[in-house]
Amino acid sequence: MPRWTQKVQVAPGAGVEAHADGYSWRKYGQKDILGATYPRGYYRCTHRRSQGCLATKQVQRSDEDPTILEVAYKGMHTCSLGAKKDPKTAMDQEPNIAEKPQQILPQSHQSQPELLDFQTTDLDTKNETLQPLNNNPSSSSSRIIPENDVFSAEMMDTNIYYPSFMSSEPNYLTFLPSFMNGDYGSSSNIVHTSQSNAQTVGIDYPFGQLDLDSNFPFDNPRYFP
DNA sequence: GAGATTTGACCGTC
DNA sequence: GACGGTCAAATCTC
Repeated sequence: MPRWTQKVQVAPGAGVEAHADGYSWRKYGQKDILGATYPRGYYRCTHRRSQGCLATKQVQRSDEDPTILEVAYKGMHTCSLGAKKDPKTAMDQEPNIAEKPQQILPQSHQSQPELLDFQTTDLDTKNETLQPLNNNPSSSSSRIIPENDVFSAEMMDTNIYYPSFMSSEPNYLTFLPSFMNGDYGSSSNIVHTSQSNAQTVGIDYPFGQLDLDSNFPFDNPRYFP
């Protein structure tokens, strides 16, 4: 099943639960994965029973860097939390897309365009690793929103939003749940987000923000050639 | 007592 | 048969 993955940096020693992304998750399993040092945790939306929300995620600590959590989202939120249309309340959620991310960027970040410089080092993998081009310590915490890249003008025009990685280019998205929540001091920081299967984008869009029934451009050849 | 977590068992796929 | 994903009973926490 195609899915979306994120790499989230947490404080050393913090548990995988440190990856609080704004949704309520219930752990339903844990497995030791072959070749992996750390077990993989399986989570589903708390509202699965009450609202039939089918969103799930898998959280696994990186072998290379235990402070990195690799979070794979599967399915999308159909619960009231994930499907909220109110942009004001939606901003309190994560990883839902902010409507106008540049408006929530603190001045300190808007004035640091250099932090938006990323390069993809392994585009051939489904979970490519991104490296900041600079060694600015502040960039390691990835409090970055590439405002010119996260949303396209096309989506803005239609009042629906998609990150640039939904385009045909193997781009990348960096956004922060805690950042969007205004919690700039959170220990949980997304350092990378990638998409494992561009062909099925939308079906497994994890953020629960798009109204697939009425707004998502299924007939747009850009996404479904 | 309700809801969340743990963990062994079960199932599907390769 | 190995492995990954899910189930469900037992246990824990508030």
